Amino acid sequence: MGRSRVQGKHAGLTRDQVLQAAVHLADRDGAAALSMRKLARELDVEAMTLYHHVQNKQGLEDAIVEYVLAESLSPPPPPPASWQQVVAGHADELHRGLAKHPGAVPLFASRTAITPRTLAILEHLLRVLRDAGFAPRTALHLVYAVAGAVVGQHLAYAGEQNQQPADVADLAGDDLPVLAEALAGGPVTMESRLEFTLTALIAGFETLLPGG
Amino acid sequence: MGRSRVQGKHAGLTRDQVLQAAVHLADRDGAAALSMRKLARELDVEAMTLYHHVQNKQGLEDAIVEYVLAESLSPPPPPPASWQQVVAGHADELHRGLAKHPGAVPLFASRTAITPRTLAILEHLLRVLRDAGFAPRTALHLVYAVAGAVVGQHLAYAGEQNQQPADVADLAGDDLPVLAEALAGGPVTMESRLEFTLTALIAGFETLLPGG
DNA sequence: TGACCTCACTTACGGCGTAAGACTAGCATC
DNA sequence: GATGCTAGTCTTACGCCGTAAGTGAGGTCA
Repeated sequence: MGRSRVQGKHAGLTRDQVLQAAVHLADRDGAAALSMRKLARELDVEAMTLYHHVQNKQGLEDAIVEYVLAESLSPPPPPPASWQQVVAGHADELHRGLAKHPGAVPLFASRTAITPRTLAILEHLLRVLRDAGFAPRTALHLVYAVAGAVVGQHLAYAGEQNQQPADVADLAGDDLPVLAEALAGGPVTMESRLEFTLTALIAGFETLLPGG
Repeated sequence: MGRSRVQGKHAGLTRDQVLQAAVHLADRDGAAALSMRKLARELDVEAMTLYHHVQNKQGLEDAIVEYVLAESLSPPPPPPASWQQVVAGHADELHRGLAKHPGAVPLFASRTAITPRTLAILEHLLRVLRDAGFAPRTALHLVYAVAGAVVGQHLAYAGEQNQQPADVADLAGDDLPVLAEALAGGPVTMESRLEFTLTALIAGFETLLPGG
């Protein structure tokens, strides 16, 4: 009694509102700080209410991952393009989606989103790669490698942000001359790391092509 | 009162015992199931006692990561070898270490171990790569890419294990013919994925060499 | 002897996820 | 209108969690 809200019993909370608020909360405070109670408070509702829109907390986290992916990955291939461009474009979409919701990144570490939508996108990528000459299984490996690299770099970057800013460059000092030299040009950004990794991966894939 | 243990006040618990038990617990029940209280119970001790040997829970997790790395990574380069062999060997050590403690894998997602030991190993790798013709910064990118790939594949694999065994191969059916074909040869193992990724990465690095 | 240090224990607080169940509004049916 | 059903919400409660704060027993050394 005495809630500030309308207290009408059917407030008309929808699953979409719940998801949107959850993504927002994760973006703001990080995935680790996401709790059912806090999310409910945000929506001016009791915690247990959320369980009508979401199976449990893991279900909520799954839904966040799907939400972020759905927001980022575009299903159709617009113009004819080289497989390199298609793969790089896919990686870039994924990268941008994660960059948009950095708080949700840890959720990607422990789950694989298997939805009709993601499967359709996967199938499309596989088709492009097969048409380019890759065996289907090799193509699957390739897609996994690219997705893993993108998520992995984001994860690593997020982890570093949470760490003491004890500048590694200082530690490097005289004992670690090559490391010091490598860091001389300023800290390594995630973007540059990701770009390097993807460039190397794609170049490596080219050498694996039967005719290459 | 009335504990079953000796109840002598100084039981002689050491940090090493704590760490070993923590790694064991993580291996058995997974990192998510690791709690100060459970760990204390395992050691027949009260939870707060652990705080004499470890700063807090995050400190414990950091220590586990260091422990696993220290157990796995060998610092010296034994015989002269190609940079490709050195890099592949390093990746293999890391892979084996993670495979030995799968429960600890999630802890690697959110932190970068910066210890004198790991820095020394990093320096060594950078030196080998620089001597092979890579610019120091490129070499650093390269090491990050490899480490990220190994940890990423383990993470992805661990995530899949926790998921419904809804056989993707079944879902693939007729709508996703290329995916079905890719999965026809049985499920993709982590080993094969990792090997593929590393092969591609190293092949890609070769193309980035000034003289290559 | 007594001061001090180290290690372990006790108690307590505020959080968490969620099982079980009670209440209520709206709707379909008679 | 009365009845009963359903779905959305709230209440209560349980057993976890990390850890701050305080207590006290043994050992060490002046």
